[in-house]
This record gives sequence, C-alpha cells and structure tokens, in this order.
Amino acid sequence: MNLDDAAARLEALGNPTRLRIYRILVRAGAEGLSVGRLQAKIDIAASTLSHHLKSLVVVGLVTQTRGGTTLVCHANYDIMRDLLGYMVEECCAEGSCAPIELPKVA
Amino acid sequence: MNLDDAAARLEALGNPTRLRIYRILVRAGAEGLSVGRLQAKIDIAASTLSHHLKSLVVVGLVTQTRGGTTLVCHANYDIMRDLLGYMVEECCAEGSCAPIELPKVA
DNA sequence: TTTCTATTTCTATATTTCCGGAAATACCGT
DNA sequence: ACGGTATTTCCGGAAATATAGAAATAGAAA
Repeated sequence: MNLDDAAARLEALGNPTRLRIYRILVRAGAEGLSVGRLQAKIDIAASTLSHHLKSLVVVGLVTQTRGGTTLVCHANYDIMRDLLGYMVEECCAEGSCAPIELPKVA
Repeated sequence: MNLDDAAARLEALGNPTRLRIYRILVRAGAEGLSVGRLQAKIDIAASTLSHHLKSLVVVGLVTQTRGGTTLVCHANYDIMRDLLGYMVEECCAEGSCAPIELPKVA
C-alpha cells in the first residue's frame, strides 16, 4: 500500500459516523449487514448513510453484495490488515507502536 | 481510547501531507526534527506546514519542545500505539486484521 | 535595544465535506 | 405492467478544510 492510498483509507475512517459504521460491520461478521439494518442501528438519514458507505466502498474498506432487493455490506478485513501493516511498517519506530497483545495471523 | 478520539486521530493522519509529515517524524527518531528542517524536506509554505502540524499536535500524535529559537517536533509513539490498539480491538474480527510479522512490545 | 532567524497568527480564497429532503432507480412479488 | 420496499442520486446550504502571502511574535545574540 502506498502513502496516498493509506491516507485515503485513514480519511475514510476518520469520521466518527463512518468509523462507527465500519465497527458495526466488523462486528456483524462474515454475513454482513444490509444497508437498511445498518440504518436502523445508527439512525441517520438514508441518503447520509449512503454517502458514508460510498466513501468506505471507494477506498475498499467495505464491499457490497446484492441479495435480492437489499444490499449487504461487509467489512473488508484484507484492506484493514494491509492498512494496519502499512502504519506499523511506515509510521512506527521499531516496535514502539506495536499494539499490545496483538493476535497473530494463523 | 474512545471512538471519537480515534476518529479524530485517523482524520489527522488521513491527509497525504500530514501522513508524510508524521512518517518523517517517526523516521527522525527520538531527537525529532525542527519545523524548519521539516519544511525543507517537504517543500510547502511555512504557514501551511504550521497548520498541519497543529492538527497533529491537537490530537496528540505529535509533540513539540522548544530548543532555543527552534521548535522541535516528535512523533508520539504512545498515542500511535493506542490508536493501533483501538483499531485492532474494535475494528477487527478476531485475528483477521492483525498485521503480519508485527513486532512485540518488549 | 536592535537585529536576525524561526515560527505562528492573520487574512483571504478556493475547495471540500456533511447533512438530509426530494426525486430517481433497482429489484422483487403479484 | 403495477405496487411496494430498498437504496442511491441530485441538489443545495452551512460548515470545515487547504493553501499561502503578509504581518506579527518569540527567542537568541550582538
């Protein structure tokens, strides 16, 4: 991941509403969550939610799959892992920033 | 760290210029880098750099210490570690997002 | 105090973001 | 095709951000 992509992804997560959305999607697990259910959880206008979701989709942090009439959103773990990897490698002094008790990738 | 603080810090890093600044400061190590030397490295107007630095200082990612007439900037590893910790704990599914080969805190 | 350098604040402008109502579109069941 | 639900696009206003020149401030040194 290059610096500009990393910055774009950090910017996408750097809004409380969007960070909340992403966090909810992570907790929703592999089956994801429809836009409608998401909206019910966070109580913002549908159009606003759509805008935020688009921001997350554009940078690859969220993917959407259509299931009939509903769009299901999923957190993209690969992108998040790469983003965290970038930050650790490029923006940390040797070991000084490693999160404590970090689970290893199996 | 709560969600709003995390979002504010991600937003601060979510700008290519600021991410570059932070990256340079990390690489500068413990002795840090003066605003002047920083400016020489990235070639933007002094006032613009000052604004970006302020954004990073406000959220705690950068600290400044005065050494005579020059202000020396330091990356704050503690805040970065906490931020990465937040992301791993709150925004990752168990293990799915752990960066590969992450160094442990001694 | 005067002067020099370093950095910030002031001021201004252009651009972008955030928000949500209204309208449009997409898809499904009948 | 029609009706209903889900979601997005369009639009615009308010607020925030990015950028930088000019002026102001802080500190050191003479």
